[in-house]
Amino acid sequence: MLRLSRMTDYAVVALSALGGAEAVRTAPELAAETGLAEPTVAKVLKLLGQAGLVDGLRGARGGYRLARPLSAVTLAEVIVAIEGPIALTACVDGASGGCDTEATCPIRGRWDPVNDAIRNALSAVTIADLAPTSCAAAHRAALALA
Amino acid sequence: MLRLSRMTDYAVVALSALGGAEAVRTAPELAAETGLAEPTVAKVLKLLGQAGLVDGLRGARGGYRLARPLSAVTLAEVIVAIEGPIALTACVDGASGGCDTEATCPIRGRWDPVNDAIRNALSAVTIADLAPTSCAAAHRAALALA
DNA sequence: ACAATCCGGACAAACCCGGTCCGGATTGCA
DNA sequence: TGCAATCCGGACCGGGTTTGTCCGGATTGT
Ligand code: SF4
Ligand code: SF4
Repeated sequence: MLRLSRMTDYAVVALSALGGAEAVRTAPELAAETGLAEPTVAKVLKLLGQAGLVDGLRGARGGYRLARPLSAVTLAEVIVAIEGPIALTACVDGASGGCDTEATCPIRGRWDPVNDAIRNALSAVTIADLAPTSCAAAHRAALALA
Repeated sequence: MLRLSRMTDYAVVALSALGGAEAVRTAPELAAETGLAEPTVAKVLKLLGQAGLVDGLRGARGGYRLARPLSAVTLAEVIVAIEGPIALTACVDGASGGCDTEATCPIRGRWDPVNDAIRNALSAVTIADLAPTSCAAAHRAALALA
């Protein structure tokens, strides 16, 4: 179905929730706010931290904080952070060994332009484009808690 | 990794092999030509036939034949034929029920523009663009671009 | 009648993903 | 200094999807 991983989806909603306020938020806080399970959102934030998209502050009163504004982080970055490099097939970017018919395959290497097109399309959209406006999110959160 | 199914990949190489000659080819023939296992390529051709991308001719001296020239079948069509509808997440096109957090999700429905962008990118490339250019295909492409 | 070929579905194995959990390191606070 | 809060890194397992194979039946040319 050309579906992206569910974790990637969660990462986007977590980021958008984090982008609502500039404050430091803890993982359980974000989990409650987004309605996702706590261990899951923790795992996602962990991955995001490794990729440098968010800063993890340890210790008491710690939490997570955006490393960059949402308008400066592209969807492609999030996908790479969670799922790994964007590669439609096993033979893009000159990779070899992932396909056992690559010796006789007539279209080996011809996926690269398509792959780059997808990459570009994904790099053109930022998380800010997907996230709702901050005040709307705050309002929704307030309603959910009420 | 945003990777498309391996079957889809096989479908493209099978189609490109079929496009080399206008003749009718049997499944074992194509299997030998592409280096893929015979039951696999048979399955792929079966799917392709259901989608109307190739014509299956039964009986002795039967085989498969292209329903359209390769320059008229888009990559998006092949993906849909093998993997099903292109949907990055569970909530595109107003679908509901596939995601258990869609009630509180702040970005529900906001994936649609991205999804459409991918769809368009995939619809812009034809199998003739990926298949090795037999001189006839190259000529046709040159005429189309002129 | 016979052989060749596609058609539809069933099937098990392999693989990947999703979700959970734990122990350790680090920091703020009393 | 002791304690509690919090992130960090990894292991773990169950379930679902994908992959690859197979078989019996339908269809058609010879
Ligand atoms: S070598 Fe051919 S079969 Fe293998 S991944 Fe590349 S295009 Fe697909
Ligand atoms: S409703 Fe939200 S969490 Fe569910 S698939 Fe859509 S964007 Fe992802």
